[in-house]
Amino acid sequence: MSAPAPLDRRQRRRQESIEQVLDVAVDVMADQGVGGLTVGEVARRMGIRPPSLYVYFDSKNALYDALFERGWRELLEVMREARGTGEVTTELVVDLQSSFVRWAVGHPAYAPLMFWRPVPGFSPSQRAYAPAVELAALTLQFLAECRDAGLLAAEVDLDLAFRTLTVVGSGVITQQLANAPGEPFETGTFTSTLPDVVAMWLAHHGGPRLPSVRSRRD
Amino acid sequence: MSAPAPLDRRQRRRQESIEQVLDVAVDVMADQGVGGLTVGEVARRMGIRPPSLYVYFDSKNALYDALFERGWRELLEVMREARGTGEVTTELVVDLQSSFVRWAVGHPAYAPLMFWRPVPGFSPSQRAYAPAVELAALTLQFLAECRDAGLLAAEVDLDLAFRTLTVVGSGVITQQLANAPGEPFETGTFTSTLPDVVAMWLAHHGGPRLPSVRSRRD
DNA sequence: GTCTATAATAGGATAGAC
DNA sequence: GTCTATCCTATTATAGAC
Repeated sequence: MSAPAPLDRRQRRRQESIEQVLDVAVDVMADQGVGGLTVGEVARRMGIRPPSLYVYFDSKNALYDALFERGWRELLEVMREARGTGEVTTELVVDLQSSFVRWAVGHPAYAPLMFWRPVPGFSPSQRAYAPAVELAALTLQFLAECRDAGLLAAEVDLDLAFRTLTVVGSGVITQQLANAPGEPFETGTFTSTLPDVVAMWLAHHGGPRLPSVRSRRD
Repeated sequence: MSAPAPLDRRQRRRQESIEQVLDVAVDVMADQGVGGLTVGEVARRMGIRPPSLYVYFDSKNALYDALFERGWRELLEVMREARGTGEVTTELVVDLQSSFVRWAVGHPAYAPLMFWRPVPGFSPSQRAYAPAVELAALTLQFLAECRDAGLLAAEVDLDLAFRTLTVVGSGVITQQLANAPGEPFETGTFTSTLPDVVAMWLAHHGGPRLPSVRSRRD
């Protein structure tokens, strides 16, 4: 529409401002809970007036939407790195699920917004959902690789395996955040069950005679 | 202190009024979400003014507290009935976990308050927690019976088994309520994985050579 | 882009009459 | 126990000056 160079600079500055707002909003959620986020508090911490925030976000729910998207995008990136490019192994499955849960319990400001539905009027837009959908697709693809590598049974129901995997993951996250929120990942009352729940998942969907974690007894 | 008879009647009437308020509050939460509960809306639906509610509840959080306690008390009762007095069997384990999850997804107004932490300033009182603690004790006792009956391994870590059981239960509930809230229990995307997750739990904590659900293959 | 000012509303909670 | 009246605070959001 007009000269591109200055527009780009403006847009970059604008994007930086938006990121600043999101940073502060995360701080507020960490202190007051996801439902305790208010435009006024964000503005107060930034040293500006509430109306100024409406330059960047049309509404409070648009702010939640951006936070939802940002959280999933960060988690997606973490999971990409954790996946790496190596061969699939049992240890990698445990590592990936651990990375997932570790990020979630380590980000109690994001996690409730991403995994629960704590905000009455808010539901994420398709755009905000995109990284979550992408992570789901990556995970499903990973599960297929697990099957091809013999880690999962040849006749495994990949969709079912995916759902049960998300069930145990969100179960650990939910129990830890709801019942023992202060505890670190390494020593959490519920995060410490991760080796067991992943082992039981692997044993259930795995090949018929693969040795399970507790198969060697007395 | 004074004449017992009229006081009892007054207290009974008061208790009835309190239950009425709770009924309406549950309706509001069902419509607006747990975080969408407001004193004004409850009063409006009851045809009274907000100040009148403060006769029964000192604060909004006291209302949440009563709702939290009521939810766990109802669930505790459901679980008692589901347990019955019969012998422990694999089928009973599945039935009990199904009852638990069925109640939760069937009461989306209560469940987020009970299993998540959606309300910023609120944390349940010891009194409100009591039925949840009692259900936990009952469950732990049930798991011991399962061990004694040979359903679980003799050397099973009961506390670990309890935590993994709650993990898979809250996982199913959370995934179902957060991602597919409208679906009924019987055909839910995530509730339908219950037979699998209970089977994997049983296989993991069960005796070494007990036949698992999918051990008979081709 | 940020401000002042203000709307318009709603929130929880209390005092005191009836 | 319920009401009216009110408080105080906070909310999201908009209009218009700078």
